Amino acid sequence: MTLKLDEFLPYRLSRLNEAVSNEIRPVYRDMYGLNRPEWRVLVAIAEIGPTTAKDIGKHSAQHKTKVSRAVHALQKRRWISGQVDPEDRRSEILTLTKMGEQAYNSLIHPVLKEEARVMGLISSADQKQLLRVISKLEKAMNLI
Amino acid sequence: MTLKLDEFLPYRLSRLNEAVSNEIRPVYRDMYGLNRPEWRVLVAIAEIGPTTAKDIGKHSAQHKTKVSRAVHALQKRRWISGQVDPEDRRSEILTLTKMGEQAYNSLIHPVLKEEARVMGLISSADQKQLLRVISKLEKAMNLI
DNA sequence: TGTAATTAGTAACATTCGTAACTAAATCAG
DNA sequence: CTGATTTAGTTACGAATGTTACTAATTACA
Repeated sequence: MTLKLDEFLPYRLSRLNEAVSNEIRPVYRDMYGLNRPEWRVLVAIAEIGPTTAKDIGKHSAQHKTKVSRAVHALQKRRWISGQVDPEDRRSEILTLTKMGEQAYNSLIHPVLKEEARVMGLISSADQKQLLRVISKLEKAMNLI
Repeated sequence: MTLKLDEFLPYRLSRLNEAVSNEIRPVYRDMYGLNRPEWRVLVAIAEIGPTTAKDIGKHSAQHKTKVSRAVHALQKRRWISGQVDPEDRRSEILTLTKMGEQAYNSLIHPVLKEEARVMGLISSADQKQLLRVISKLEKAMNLI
């Protein structure tokens, strides 16, 4: 009796994630020395706009201490700036600075190119299906 | 200009993986105090049969140092045993012991139950599509 | 109200991790 | 063959991580 591994989603997901992530990481690491949490926080802010550490953590499914450290690292680079949230003075609303935007803009093209190369390994219909089903599962799990 | 995050696979994959893995982890952690690499090495051996650290690493997309440590931890528990590979004396062929099999068998039912609960959040057709497309991408990336 | 419980974020600590360097065995090139 | 290169696996070490405990602010509720 086994798990029937090829039908066992968690293992498959973990493996694919690791492999895909390994293709993308060199881009932001070699260009700016960013690590994965920093890159993901940068993406989250750029994507969802000014927001708090809490929401970044929820959006990117990263532990709050990971987010906290990544936010500090990005603030030290002056890529993001924070202003106390008047609605909840424990939080800061985090925003990309001009520098942060520039860095982000310089990153997305090579990153998207790498992603296109990987995704290009399967058909366009398969790509769409993959994203569609992931969306469904994420919605069902309250991630989005 | 942004990545159009909902179409950016690496981010989506990472998020979903983290979330799914968080649902499964309590099972093997609470039952036996296993960590993720140990659990994944155990699964890999149970699934593909007696094999070497190298192949476990390839199969589970885990770094060789991670595999090395997980293998040693499982050997210390006497869940796996190793015998020098006569074809390549740098490697050991790793096998589940009786104890390892028993532990594995006691784990798969609750693990599969958890997985079924998560996967049950989407339709059966969607589940199949998800696994099918992941397989395609993994094949194209030479993971399997 | 005011007190208790919860929540956002930080910090300290021990654990885990990946990089780089290493050993020993296998393979390659001439 | 034999020296050079590659490969499987381990180890040492610095960096990254999660757990736990903490502070300060917010919310729940009696």
